[in-house]
Amino acid sequence: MTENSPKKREILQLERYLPYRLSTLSNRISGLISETYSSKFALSITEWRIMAVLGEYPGVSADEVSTKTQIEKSILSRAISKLLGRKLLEREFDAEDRRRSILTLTATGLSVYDEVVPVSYAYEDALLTCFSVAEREQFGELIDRLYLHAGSSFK
Amino acid sequence: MTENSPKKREILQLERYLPYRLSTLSNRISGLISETYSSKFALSITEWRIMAVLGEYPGVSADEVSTKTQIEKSILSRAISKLLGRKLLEREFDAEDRRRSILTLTATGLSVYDEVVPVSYAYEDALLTCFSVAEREQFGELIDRLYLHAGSSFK
DNA sequence: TGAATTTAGTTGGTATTACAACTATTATCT
DNA sequence: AGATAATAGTTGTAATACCAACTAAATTCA
Repeated sequence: MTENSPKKREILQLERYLPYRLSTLSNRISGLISETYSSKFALSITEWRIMAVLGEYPGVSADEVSTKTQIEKSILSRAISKLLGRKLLEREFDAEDRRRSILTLTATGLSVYDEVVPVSYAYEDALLTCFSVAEREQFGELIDRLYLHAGSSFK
Repeated sequence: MTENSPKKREILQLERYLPYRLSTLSNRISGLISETYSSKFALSITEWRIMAVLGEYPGVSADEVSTKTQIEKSILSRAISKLLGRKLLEREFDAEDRRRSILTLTATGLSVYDEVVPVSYAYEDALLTCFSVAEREQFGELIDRLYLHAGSSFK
């Protein structure tokens, strides 16, 4: 008697597949918070990330923002234009190296920043209530390790 | 003596912020594997996810694929058209309910599927080499819990 | 010095994505 | 049955993203 499908097919269980689960998790989390950024502050995630970097490191260049945030430079350029137009950011150019931009939050930008920061932290806290303190630490450690591992061994 | 900035500004450390870290981790991981899907099989992640669902659940409708994968229905519709055009998928419509599509992988689709599945698993394994067996399990558990928590409490 | 290379940032074209309006079919309600 | 609502899928459009080409400035090196 002849067997119809002699090779057993190997099945991929998408819902158990780690890259997929990470992606849907990240999308869900980003989607939730980006709704708040957008509706309350008229900021996209990208725009907020730029502002966050400038809040932490005033005076950095667009290029430094790009390396810190992984935002691609053309996206960054347009986002910065938009934020400049809204007067949330200010830009000078370095006198020593006139290619290099020097970005800072304006007073308005800072006041928006001061509003967004607590909202961001509150959201993070709310997320993490499903973990114990030890689990939070463990989770953070595992994420960081995986991030480094994915960056080093694969490219 | 008057203090210049009476309120201490609360700073957000982006690189320590969990939603951000998850997002960059997921982007890095997806980016790496999507390059392989694209270069070796001419598939986008979205297209591959659709095929993966059909490999696991032959005969489901587009709508079911959408709920399983979180792929938005218009994106799904166009991706399915493309896959139909490449004859990786076949589509019928349910005789009982003629709105409902019935999607299956063609023989060609299955042969592609059989090639991609081991590559996907190999990639996942390579990623997880930075974890012990116990850590893998723990990580998976934490991810799932966080996913459910983010879905239930926040929307 | 000055030609070639590198770096910072901008711009253009194209592909993806998200959202909303639309069509066709089925289910519900009176 | 007939009107109304719900569901499956498609299409239009606008926002966003990615990639590559480009400009301007600075650096390297011969």
